[in-house]
Amino acid sequence: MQRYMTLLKEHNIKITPQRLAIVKLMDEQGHISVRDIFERIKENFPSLSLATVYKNINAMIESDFIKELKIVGLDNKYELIKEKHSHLVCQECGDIEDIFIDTTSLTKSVSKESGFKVADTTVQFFGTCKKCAA
Amino acid sequence: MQRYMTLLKEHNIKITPQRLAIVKLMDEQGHISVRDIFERIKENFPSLSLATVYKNINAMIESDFIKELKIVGLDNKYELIKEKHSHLVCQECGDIEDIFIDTTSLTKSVSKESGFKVADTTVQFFGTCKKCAA
DNA sequence: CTGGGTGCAAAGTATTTGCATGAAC
DNA sequence: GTTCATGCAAATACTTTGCACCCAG
Repeated sequence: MQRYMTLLKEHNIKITPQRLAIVKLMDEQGHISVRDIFERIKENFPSLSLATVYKNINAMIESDFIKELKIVGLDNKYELIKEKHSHLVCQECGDIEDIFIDTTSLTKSVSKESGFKVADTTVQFFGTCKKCAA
Repeated sequence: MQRYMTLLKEHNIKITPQRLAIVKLMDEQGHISVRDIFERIKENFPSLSLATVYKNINAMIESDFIKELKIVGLDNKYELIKEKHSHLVCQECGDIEDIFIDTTSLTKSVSKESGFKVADTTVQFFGTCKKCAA
C-alpha cells in the first residue's frame, strides 16, 4: 500500500482511502472500467459513491497519472500511465493485454509523408487471444 | 445521389430519404458524430428524429457499411467503410484526416511474438495538423 | 398490400454538478 | 484550521425501446 501512496504523492494527488483503492485495483487489473471499479471497491467500502469514482478518475487523468482507453465494442477502460505500449483486444473474451512494440518508424514515416506533427500514437490489435484460440 | 442509392442497395439497406442524407453527409465529411449528423440534416429535414439517426447508424454498422471510431477526447465518429487506413487526429482543431500506411509488418510481428491472432488493427496518431502548425 | 422505417415519448444508461458534511495535511 | 474530497441528490447527456403511423418496394 505504501507503494500506491508514494505514486499518488508523486503526482500531487491527495491520499484518501477511496483513491488508494482505485489505484490498487487499476494496478492489479491492468485495465478497468468505471462500473467495475465502483462495484469491486464497493464490496469492501459500501459508502463509496459513483460520483467519487468519476471525480477521481477525472482528476487522475488531469494529473497525467492514468489514461483513458476507448475501444470499439467495450466500455471505456482506464490504466496507470507507464511505459509506452499497445493493446491486444480479444473479441471473444473481451480481455486486453499489453504488448510492447516499436512504433517509432511508423510515426516518423507519418510525419514525413503528411506534415502532421505526431505527439502520440495509439495502436490496438483486435482478434483472438491464445486462451480463446485453444 | 444515384451513387448513394447504389451503395445502400449493395448492402441490402432499404433506401429512405433519411438514410440517403446520412450517407451523403458521411461521405462528404469523412468522419462525423451523431450530434452533427442530426443537426446538419435537420436543417433541411426538420422532421428528422434523433432516434432515427441512432437506429440507422446501428443498422449500418450491423451491415458492415459504416464503422465506429472511438477517439480519446472526441465524441464517437462514424465513417463509411473503405480502403483500410489510419487516422491523424489534430489536438488543436479536432480535425481527423485519413492516412494510408502499411501495418502488415507490425501485425505480423505481433502475431509471431504473442500468439494472438490479429483480425484487425487500429492506428491513431495524435498531434498537430499542418494548418494548426502554421 | 406488407414489412420495415419513422417520429415521438418514455425509459435506460452514463456522466457531471452543487452543496453540506467530513477527512487530510 | 483550512482546504479539498466525499456522498448524496439532482441535473445533464447519451442511447435505446415501444408503439402508432406511414412509406418504399
